[in-house]
Amino acid sequence: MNGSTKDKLAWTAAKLFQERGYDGVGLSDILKSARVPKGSLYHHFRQGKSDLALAAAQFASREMLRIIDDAFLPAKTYKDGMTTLFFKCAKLFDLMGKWNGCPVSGILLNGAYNPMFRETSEHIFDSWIERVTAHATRLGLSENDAKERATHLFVVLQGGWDLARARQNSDELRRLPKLLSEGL
Amino acid sequence: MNGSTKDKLAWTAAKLFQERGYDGVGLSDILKSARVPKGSLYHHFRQGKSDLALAAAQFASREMLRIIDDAFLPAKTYKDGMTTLFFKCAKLFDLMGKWNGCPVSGILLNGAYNPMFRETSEHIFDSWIERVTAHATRLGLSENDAKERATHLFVVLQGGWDLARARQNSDELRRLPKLLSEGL
Amino acid sequence: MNGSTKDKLAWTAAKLFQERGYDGVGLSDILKSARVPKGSLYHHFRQGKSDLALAAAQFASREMLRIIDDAFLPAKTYKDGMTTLFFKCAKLFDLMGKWNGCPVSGILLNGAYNPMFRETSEHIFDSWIERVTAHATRLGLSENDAKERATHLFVVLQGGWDLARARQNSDELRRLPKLLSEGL
Amino acid sequence: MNGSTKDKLAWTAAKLFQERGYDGVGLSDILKSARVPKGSLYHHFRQGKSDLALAAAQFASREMLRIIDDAFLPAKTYKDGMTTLFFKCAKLFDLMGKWNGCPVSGILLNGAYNPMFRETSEHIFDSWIERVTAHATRLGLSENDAKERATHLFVVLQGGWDLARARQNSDELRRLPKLLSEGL
DNA sequence: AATGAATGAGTCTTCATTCAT
DNA sequence: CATGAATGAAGACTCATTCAT
Repeated sequence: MNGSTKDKLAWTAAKLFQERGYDGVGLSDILKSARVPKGSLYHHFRQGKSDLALAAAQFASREMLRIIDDAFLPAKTYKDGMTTLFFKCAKLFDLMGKWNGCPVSGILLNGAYNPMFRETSEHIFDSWIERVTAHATRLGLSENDAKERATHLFVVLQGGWDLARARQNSDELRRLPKLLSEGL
Repeated sequence: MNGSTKDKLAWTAAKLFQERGYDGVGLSDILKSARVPKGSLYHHFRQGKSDLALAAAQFASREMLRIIDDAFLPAKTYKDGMTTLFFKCAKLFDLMGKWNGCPVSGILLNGAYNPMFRETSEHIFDSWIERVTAHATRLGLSENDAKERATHLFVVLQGGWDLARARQNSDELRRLPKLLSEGL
Repeated sequence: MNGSTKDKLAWTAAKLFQERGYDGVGLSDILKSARVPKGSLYHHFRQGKSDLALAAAQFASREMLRIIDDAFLPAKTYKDGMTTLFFKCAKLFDLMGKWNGCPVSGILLNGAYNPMFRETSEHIFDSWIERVTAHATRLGLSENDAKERATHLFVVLQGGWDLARARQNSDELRRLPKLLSEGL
Repeated sequence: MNGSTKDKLAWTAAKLFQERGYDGVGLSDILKSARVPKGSLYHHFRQGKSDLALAAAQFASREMLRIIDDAFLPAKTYKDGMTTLFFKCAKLFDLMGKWNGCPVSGILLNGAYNPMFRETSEHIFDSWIERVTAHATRLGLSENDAKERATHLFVVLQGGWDLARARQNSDELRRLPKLLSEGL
């Protein structure tokens, strides 16, 4: 089936790009890892590697949106949802191998001086912030407050992930909700 | 002069790695940009690209430590120093080209599954956090508080830089001190 | 056609390795001589030069087995076959250029501290000795005698070729059958 | 002392060339193994690698002549001397590492399409054969017989060494005297 | 006499992509 | 749709040699 092959490629690419970055992964690595023959790629992604990278980033983004929802939907307060999100990410960090960074950064920012990559990363990051904003509003925060907190959450999650990666220790991520909710 | 060639290579490499990541930059790019002939590199960096990357990261780290000092030394309070630091980074972001990310992440985390890279990035990040901690202590914070705030500063700066990069807008960085000092 | 390109590479490589040894021949020499573009090689020989060398050695070995058969099949006695073989080799030496050595030695023994190379050369040499042994048996020698003579033939041919190469004179090879059949 | 450094280089080069051939050994390998600084080489061997190779071959040749003398001087008959020589070579083979081939072939024949190399190898091989011839004459053989046997000895030793190398087993060398003295 | 920095052509290999089937 | 062969530019790295000190 077509969709299956295409999805498998995007999913595999996302996983590998996350570990080693856009330029650190060769098409042959992806093909081998996905067990897809060489010639197939260009049927599904006509522009080749860049198309695949965009698809992989969208794939990872959908995953992230799902995680955000899973964290916030059952939450009674913003603080609860936010905390759960960090713990979920920490768990993900441990499961996925401690070399992994933010998939979108790894795919779209690191690697390739490509305007479309940058724009897409901006849209994706905004969609994450908007999703958190929506949950925050739903949980009672004012629109301005919600947006500010969502942005901050994004920033801290992103930076915390880097530190966790450098230290190979997801505890960094688990410590951040406390700081976020109490301020400095 | 020897030091000159070696330093020029490290400096050039740092600049390019910051823009396009470790794997995104070829040795030939660095050599061309530094106007150094091909064979010279391996005199100064016997292990080649990886050695050069470590030197480049150390180079960038010293620069960062200098910026931290420049921000905190004249400051009367921790809040002042922290705010200045973010503004300095925002200015740097504008000057250096908006494609630039954290040099150490770009060099040592993105790119190459290399244990020594990871360890070095950890040490470098720790040295930044320690330097900020020292300034915070000097400015009157308790040791525990100082360390916590320094870590948070690092995390927010790192994440903020990513967002700024995605948005191609350094204002993100300038907005963060307010959030940091007031809490959420 | 696939087989054509692959065979052309193996054949060309065998020829060049024979003249200048494994390490003395660059891939670019082979590619240029075979008029095959650079990227093609790794389709046919995924491990690159070492794979190509193994294929070239096997190629040369098949050629040698054919020469052995050509010499012994029409022979009435072992001595006749052996003598014909040395004369055929002398002729080959003259035809192929007097710089040529034993292809298998030049490819697999000289060059590269590679266990698989050594093992392959052993198997190949054994296959030559076995083939001569079979002919000798067929021509009436006892099994033990046949094997001993075949080994000696191999040794003398190998050493004689070296001397011929040093002297640039195939007569050395033509003198050896007399010595071999009469003893010392 | 000058001679010491020069000899050390020649000796080290001979050892390495014997294992991996002229083209298989880099100048840096030799320099590192001999613990001689890079710039020194061209004082002692003005033409660089080729000069060094010639010196290394002469060095190895003198060693071989010494071994021939050691084998034949105490011998009562040609057969005794010849047998001792093969056993000495077998022992040498075991001591030096089973990857080693004939030093002169490895240096001067394999490697470099160089007329002077070829000529030198011819002279060296001739000098070995002449030395054996002299011993044979001294031990009572006629001049013609002596020369023929010496040549045959050379050929069988050379070929036997190759087989021993392929099989990683010096017994091949120890079996040859019997074949040589009894004929086939 | 001795040295280590400098050099650029050379090494083998992998890259992303196109093409004919 | 699917495929594996073909492609040559680019990848990192090593080479033997020269030169100023």
